[in-house]
Amino acid sequence: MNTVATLKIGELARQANVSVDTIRFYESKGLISATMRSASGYRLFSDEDGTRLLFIQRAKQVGFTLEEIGELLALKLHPDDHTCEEVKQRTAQKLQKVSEKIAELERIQRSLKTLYTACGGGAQSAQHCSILQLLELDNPL
Amino acid sequence: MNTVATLKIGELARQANVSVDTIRFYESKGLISATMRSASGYRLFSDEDGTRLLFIQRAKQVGFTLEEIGELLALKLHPDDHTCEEVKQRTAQKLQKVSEKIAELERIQRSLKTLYTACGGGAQSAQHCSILQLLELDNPL
DNA sequence: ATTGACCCTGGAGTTTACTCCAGGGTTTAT
DNA sequence: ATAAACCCTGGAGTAAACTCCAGGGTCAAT
Repeated sequence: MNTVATLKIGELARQANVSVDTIRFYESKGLISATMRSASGYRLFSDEDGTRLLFIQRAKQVGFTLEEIGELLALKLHPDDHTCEEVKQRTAQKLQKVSEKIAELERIQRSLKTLYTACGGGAQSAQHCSILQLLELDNPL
Repeated sequence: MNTVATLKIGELARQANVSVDTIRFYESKGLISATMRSASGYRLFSDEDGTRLLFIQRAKQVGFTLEEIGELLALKLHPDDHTCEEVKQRTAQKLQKVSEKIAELERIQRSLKTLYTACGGGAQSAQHCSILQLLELDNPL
Protein backbone atom coordinates (compact mmCIF):
# COMPACT_ATOMS: atom_id res chain seq x y z
CA MET A 1 0.00 0.00 0.00
CA ASN A 2 1.31 3.39 -1.01
CA THR A 3 1.00 5.92 1.76
CA VAL A 4 3.12 8.85 0.58
CA ALA A 5 1.41 12.18 0.24
CA THR A 6 1.60 13.27 -3.37
CA LEU A 7 -1.94 14.13 -4.40
CA LYS A 8 -3.00 17.74 -4.62
CA ILE A 9 -6.57 18.48 -3.55
CA GLY A 10 -7.89 18.65 -7.12
CA GLU A 11 -6.41 15.27 -8.01
CA LEU A 12 -7.85 13.67 -4.88
CA ALA A 13 -11.21 15.28 -5.61
CA ARG A 14 -11.28 13.83 -9.12
CA GLN A 15 -10.25 10.40 -7.84
CA ALA A 16 -12.94 10.30 -5.17
CA ASN A 17 -15.55 12.06 -7.26
CA VAL A 18 -16.21 14.89 -4.84
CA SER A 19 -15.51 18.61 -5.12
CA VAL A 20 -12.42 20.31 -3.69
CA ASP A 21 -14.76 22.39 -1.56
CA THR A 22 -16.21 19.24 -0.09
CA ILE A 23 -12.75 17.99 0.87
CA ARG A 24 -11.90 21.27 2.56
CA PHE A 25 -15.28 21.16 4.30
CA TYR A 26 -14.61 17.62 5.57
CA GLU A 27 -11.21 18.77 6.76
CA SER A 28 -12.83 21.57 8.72
CA LYS A 29 -15.03 18.94 10.38
CA GLY A 30 -12.05 16.71 11.19
CA LEU A 31 -13.10 13.85 8.92
CA ILE A 32 -9.97 14.02 6.82
CA SER A 33 -6.68 15.88 7.11
CA ALA A 34 -3.98 16.57 4.58
CA THR A 35 -0.96 14.47 5.53
CA MET A 36 1.27 17.48 4.87
CA ARG A 37 1.62 20.76 3.06
CA SER A 38 3.93 21.60 0.18
CA ALA A 39 6.44 24.47 0.47
CA SER A 40 3.87 26.82 -1.04
CA GLY A 41 1.12 25.72 1.34
CA TYR A 42 -0.73 23.28 -0.93
CA ARG A 43 -2.41 20.35 0.82
CA LEU A 44 -0.88 17.00 -0.04
CA PHE A 45 -2.87 13.80 0.35
CA SER A 46 -2.10 10.09 0.20
CA ASP A 47 -4.06 7.26 -1.41
CA GLU A 48 -5.44 6.34 1.98
CA ASP A 49 -7.27 9.65 1.98
CA GLY A 50 -9.01 8.50 -1.18
CA THR A 51 -10.23 5.38 0.61
CA ARG A 52 -11.33 7.58 3.45
CA LEU A 53 -13.40 9.78 1.15
CA LEU A 54 -14.96 6.75 -0.46
CA PHE A 55 -15.94 5.41 2.93
CA ILE A 56 -17.48 8.75 3.87
CA GLN A 57 -19.62 8.77 0.71
CA ARG A 58 -20.82 5.24 1.30
CA ALA A 59 -21.58 5.69 4.95
CA LYS A 60 -23.56 8.81 4.07
CA GLN A 61 -25.59 6.75 1.57
CA VAL A 62 -26.84 4.50 4.35
CA GLY A 63 -27.89 7.31 6.61
CA PHE A 64 -24.94 8.07 8.85
CA THR A 65 -24.37 11.74 9.63
CA LEU A 66 -20.90 13.22 9.21
CA GLU A 67 -20.59 13.24 12.99
CA GLU A 68 -21.34 9.51 13.19
CA ILE A 69 -18.95 8.84 10.34
CA GLY A 70 -16.27 10.67 12.29
CA GLU A 71 -16.93 8.33 15.21
CA LEU A 72 -16.68 5.28 12.95
CA LEU A 73 -13.38 6.51 11.54
CA ALA A 74 -12.10 7.11 15.04
CA LEU A 75 -12.54 3.44 15.99
CA LYS A 76 -8.98 2.26 15.95
CA LEU A 77 -6.89 -0.41 17.61
CA HIS A 78 -3.20 -0.15 18.10
CA PRO A 79 -0.79 -2.00 20.39
CA ASP A 80 -0.31 0.83 22.85
CA ASP A 81 -4.02 1.43 23.24
CA HIS A 82 -4.84 1.44 26.92
CA THR A 83 -8.53 1.84 26.40
CA CYS A 84 -9.13 -1.31 24.39
CA GLU A 85 -12.26 -2.13 26.33
CA GLU A 86 -13.70 1.25 25.51
CA VAL A 87 -13.01 0.86 21.79
CA LYS A 88 -14.62 -2.56 21.96
CA GLN A 89 -17.70 -1.14 23.59
CA ARG A 90 -18.06 1.71 21.12
CA THR A 91 -17.64 -0.77 18.30
CA ALA A 92 -20.42 -2.91 19.74
CA GLN A 93 -22.72 0.12 19.77
CA LYS A 94 -21.98 0.83 16.13
CA LEU A 95 -22.58 -2.81 15.25
CA GLN A 96 -25.96 -2.57 16.92
CA LYS A 97 -26.89 0.45 14.86
CA VAL A 98 -25.73 -1.19 11.64
CA SER A 99 -27.80 -4.30 12.40
CA GLU A 100 -30.88 -2.19 12.95
CA LYS A 101 -30.39 -0.45 9.64
CA ILE A 102 -29.96 -3.76 7.84
CA ALA A 103 -33.13 -5.13 9.44
CA GLU A 104 -35.03 -2.02 8.36
CA LEU A 105 -33.83 -2.31 4.79
CA GLU A 106 -34.67 -5.99 4.65
CA ARG A 107 -38.20 -5.22 5.72
CA ILE A 108 -38.54 -2.65 2.98
CA GLN A 109 -36.95 -5.13 0.58
CA ARG A 110 -39.49 -7.85 1.40
CA SER A 111 -42.37 -5.45 0.84
CA LEU A 112 -40.97 -4.23 -2.45
CA LYS A 113 -40.47 -7.82 -3.63
CA THR A 114 -44.05 -8.68 -2.77
CA LEU A 115 -45.23 -5.60 -4.60
CA TYR A 116 -43.06 -6.54 -7.56
CA THR A 117 -44.40 -10.07 -7.91
CA ALA A 118 -47.99 -9.11 -7.15
CA CYS A 119 -47.95 -6.96 -10.25
CA GLY A 120 -48.60 -9.07 -13.32
CA GLY A 121 -49.43 -12.07 -11.16
CA GLY A 122 -52.93 -12.28 -12.57
CA ALA A 123 -55.93 -10.08 -12.06
CA GLN A 124 -56.95 -11.64 -8.76
CA SER A 125 -53.66 -10.75 -7.05
CA ALA A 126 -53.64 -7.16 -8.20
CA GLN A 127 -55.56 -5.97 -5.21
CA HIS A 128 -55.37 -2.50 -3.78
CA CYS A 129 -51.88 -2.84 -2.45
CA SER A 130 -49.21 -0.39 -1.37
CA ILE A 131 -45.87 -0.70 0.33
CA LEU A 132 -47.48 0.58 3.49
CA GLN A 133 -49.95 -2.28 3.69
CA LEU A 134 -47.20 -4.76 2.96
CA LEU A 135 -45.00 -3.34 5.69
CA GLU A 136 -47.87 -3.61 8.07
CA LEU A 137 -48.24 -7.30 7.23
CA ASP A 138 -44.53 -7.80 7.69
CA ASN A 139 -44.37 -5.84 10.88
CA PRO A 140 -47.68 -5.91 12.75
CA LEU A 141 -47.88 -3.11 15.31
CA MET B 1 -57.83 -2.44 10.52
CA ASN B 2 -59.38 0.76 11.75
CA THR B 3 -59.31 3.48 9.13
CA VAL B 4 -61.59 6.18 10.56
CA ALA B 5 -60.11 9.60 11.07
CA THR B 6 -60.32 10.45 14.74
CA LEU B 7 -56.85 11.50 15.78
CA LYS B 8 -56.04 15.17 16.21
CA ILE B 9 -52.57 16.24 15.14
CA GLY B 10 -51.20 16.30 18.69
CA GLU B 11 -52.41 12.77 19.38
CA LEU B 12 -50.90 11.46 16.17
CA ALA B 13 -47.65 13.27 16.94
CA ARG B 14 -47.42 11.64 20.37
CA GLN B 15 -48.22 8.23 18.90
CA ALA B 16 -45.56 8.45 16.19
CA ASN B 17 -43.05 10.29 18.34
CA VAL B 18 -42.64 13.29 16.07
CA SER B 19 -43.60 16.93 16.58
CA VAL B 20 -46.83 18.47 15.30
CA ASP B 21 -44.69 20.83 13.25
CA THR B 22 -43.04 17.87 11.57
CA ILE B 23 -46.43 16.45 10.60
CA ARG B 24 -47.54 19.75 9.12
CA PHE B 25 -44.20 19.97 7.32
CA TYR B 26 -44.65 16.48 5.85
CA GLU B 27 -48.14 17.43 4.81
CA SER B 28 -46.75 20.45 2.96
CA LYS B 29 -44.40 18.07 1.15
CA GLY B 30 -47.22 15.70 0.24
CA LEU B 31 -45.95 12.79 2.34
CA ILE B 32 -49.04 12.63 4.46
CA SER B 33 -52.44 14.26 4.36
CA ALA B 34 -55.14 14.60 6.92
CA THR B 35 -58.01 12.36 5.90
CA MET B 36 -60.42 15.14 6.76
CA ARG B 37 -61.01 18.27 8.78
CA SER B 38 -63.34 18.77 11.71
CA ALA B 39 -66.03 21.46 11.58
CA SER B 40 -63.63 23.89 13.21
CA GLY B 41 -60.83 23.14 10.75
CA TYR B 42 -58.80 20.72 12.87
CA ARG B 43 -56.91 18.04 10.92
CA LEU B 44 -58.19 14.54 11.61
CA PHE B 45 -55.98 11.52 11.01
CA SER B 46 -56.49 7.77 10.95
CA ASP B 47 -54.32 5.01 12.38
CA GLU B 48 -52.91 4.40 8.92
CA ASP B 49 -51.34 7.82 9.09
CA GLY B 50 -49.45 6.63 12.16
CA THR B 51 -48.05 3.71 10.17
CA ARG B 52 -47.13 6.14 7.46
CA LEU B 53 -45.21 8.35 9.84
CA LEU B 54 -43.40 5.35 11.28
CA PHE B 55 -42.39 4.28 7.80
CA ILE B 56 -41.10 7.76 7.04
CA GLN B 57 -38.93 7.78 10.16
CA ARG B 58 -37.49 4.37 9.37
CA ALA B 59 -36.80 5.08 5.73
CA LYS B 60 -35.06 8.29 6.78
CA GLN B 61 -32.85 6.27 9.14
CA VAL B 62 -31.48 4.26 6.25
CA GLY B 63 -30.65 7.25 4.12
CA PHE B 64 -33.69 7.91 1.96
CA THR B 65 -34.56 11.56 1.37
CA LEU B 66 -38.12 12.74 1.90
CA GLU B 67 -38.48 12.93 -1.86
CA GLU B 68 -37.46 9.28 -2.29
CA ILE B 69 -39.75 8.30 0.56
CA GLY B 70 -42.57 10.01 -1.26
CA GLU B 71 -41.78 7.89 -4.30
CA LEU B 72 -41.78 4.73 -2.22
CA LEU B 73 -45.13 5.62 -0.71
CA ALA B 74 -46.50 6.29 -4.17
CA LEU B 75 -45.78 2.73 -5.33
CA LYS B 76 -49.24 1.27 -5.37
CA LEU B 77 -51.13 -1.44 -7.14
CA HIS B 78 -54.81 -1.43 -7.65
CA PRO B 79 -57.08 -3.35 -10.01
CA ASP B 80 -57.84 -0.46 -12.33
CA ASP B 81 -54.20 0.45 -12.68
CA HIS B 82 -53.41 0.70 -16.36
CA THR B 83 -49.73 1.39 -15.81
CA CYS B 84 -48.88 -1.81 -14.00
CA GLU B 85 -45.68 -2.24 -15.98
CA GLU B 86 -44.52 1.17 -14.95
CA VAL B 87 -45.15 0.51 -11.28
CA LYS B 88 -43.26 -2.75 -11.67
CA GLN B 89 -40.31 -0.99 -13.22
CA ARG B 90 -40.15 1.73 -10.59
CA THR B 91 -40.34 -0.94 -7.91
CA ALA B 92 -37.41 -2.77 -9.48
CA GLN B 93 -35.35 0.42 -9.35
CA LYS B 94 -36.12 0.89 -5.67
CA LEU B 95 -35.23 -2.75 -5.00
CA GLN B 96 -31.88 -2.16 -6.66
CA LYS B 97 -31.16 0.80 -4.43
CA VAL B 98 -32.18 -1.09 -1.32
CA SER B 99 -29.88 -3.99 -2.24
CA GLU B 100 -26.95 -1.63 -2.67
CA LYS B 101 -27.58 -0.09 0.71
CA ILE B 102 -27.73 -3.51 2.35
CA ALA B 103 -24.47 -4.55 0.69
CA GLU B 104 -22.81 -1.37 1.94
CA LEU B 105 -24.00 -1.94 5.47
CA GLU B 106 -22.87 -5.56 5.42
CA ARG B 107 -19.40 -4.45 4.41
CA ILE B 108 -19.27 -2.01 7.30
CA GLN B 109 -20.66 -4.73 9.54
CA ARG B 110 -17.91 -7.21 8.60
CA SER B 111 -15.24 -4.64 9.31
CA LEU B 112 -16.74 -3.70 12.64
CA LYS B 113 -16.97 -7.38 13.62
CA THR B 114 -13.32 -7.92 12.75
CA LEU B 115 -12.41 -4.85 14.77
CA TYR B 116 -14.51 -6.12 17.64
CA THR B 117 -12.91 -9.55 17.81
CA ALA B 118 -9.38 -8.27 17.12
CA CYS B 119 -9.59 -6.33 20.33
CA GLY B 120 -8.82 -8.58 23.26
CA GLY B 121 -7.79 -11.36 20.91
CA GLY B 122 -4.26 -11.47 22.31
CA ALA B 123 -1.42 -9.02 21.96
CA GLN B 124 -0.29 -10.27 18.58
CA SER B 125 -3.62 -9.55 16.93
CA ALA B 126 -3.95 -6.02 18.30
CA GLN B 127 -2.09 -4.49 15.40
CA HIS B 128 -2.57 -0.95 14.25
CA CYS B 129 -5.98 -1.48 12.88
CA SER B 130 -8.83 0.79 11.92
CA ILE B 131 -12.13 0.32 10.16
CA LEU B 132 -10.58 1.90 7.09
CA GLN B 133 -7.90 -0.74 6.74
CA LEU B 134 -10.46 -3.47 7.31
CA LEU B 135 -12.73 -2.06 4.65
CA GLU B 136 -9.83 -2.01 2.28
CA LEU B 137 -9.21 -5.70 2.92
CA ASP B 138 -12.88 -6.44 2.41
CA ASN B 139 -13.18 -4.35 -0.70
CA PRO B 140 -9.82 -4.07 -2.52
CA LEU B 141 -9.75 -1.13 -4.88
C1' DA C 1 -67.26 32.85 31.44
C1' DT C 2 -62.70 32.31 31.73
C1' DT C 3 -58.39 29.54 32.08
C1' DG C 4 -55.41 26.07 30.04
C1' DA C 5 -54.46 23.04 26.58
C1' DC C 6 -55.25 22.44 21.94
C1' DC C 7 -55.64 23.81 16.96
C1' DC C 8 -54.95 27.07 12.73
C1' DT C 9 -51.93 29.87 9.18
C1' DG C 10 -47.94 32.30 7.61
C1' DG C 11 -43.44 33.25 8.03
C1' DA C 12 -38.85 33.56 10.18
C1' DG C 13 -34.89 30.97 12.17
C1' DT C 14 -31.73 26.74 12.66
C1' DT C 15 -28.80 22.79 11.53
C1' DT C 16 -26.42 19.94 8.34
C1' DA C 17 -23.86 19.48 4.44
C1' DC C 18 -22.37 21.51 1.17
C1' DT C 19 -21.37 25.26 -2.78
C1' DC C 20 -19.83 29.51 -4.44
C1' DC C 21 -17.37 33.79 -4.53
C1' DA C 22 -13.51 37.40 -3.75
C1' DG C 23 -9.02 38.49 -3.57
C1' DG C 24 -4.66 36.77 -3.93
C1' DG C 25 -0.47 33.46 -4.52
C1' DT C 26 1.73 29.15 -7.50
C1' DT C 27 2.85 26.05 -11.37
C1' DT C 28 3.09 24.60 -15.99
C1' DA C 29 3.20 25.16 -20.66
C1' DT C 30 4.12 28.21 -24.58
C1' DA D 1 7.03 36.34 -19.09
C1' DT D 2 2.49 35.62 -19.39
C1' DA D 3 -1.70 32.99 -19.70
C1' DA D 4 -4.33 28.97 -18.04
C1' DA D 5 -5.07 26.07 -14.55
C1' DC D 6 -4.16 25.30 -10.00
C1' DC D 7 -3.96 26.36 -4.93
C1' DC D 8 -4.95 29.32 -0.49
C1' DT D 9 -8.22 31.66 3.21
C1' DG D 10 -12.38 33.70 4.87
C1' DG D 11 -16.90 34.33 4.42
C1' DA D 12 -21.47 34.41 2.19
C1' DG D 13 -25.21 31.70 -0.01
C1' DT D 14 -28.19 27.40 -0.70
C1' DA D 15 -31.12 23.14 -0.17
C1' DA D 16 -33.18 19.89 2.84
C1' DA D 17 -35.51 19.02 6.89
C1' DC D 18 -37.05 20.71 10.37
C1' DT D 19 -38.22 24.12 14.53
C1' DC D 20 -40.05 28.08 16.52
C1' DC D 21 -42.77 32.16 16.90
C1' DA D 22 -46.92 35.55 16.43
C1' DG D 23 -51.51 36.32 16.31
C1' DG D 24 -55.74 34.28 16.63
C1' DG D 25 -59.66 30.63 17.01
C1' DT D 26 -61.62 26.13 19.74
C1' DC D 27 -62.80 23.00 23.48
C1' DA D 28 -63.25 20.97 28.16
C1' DA D 29 -63.35 21.81 32.73
C1' DT D 30 -64.02 24.72 36.72
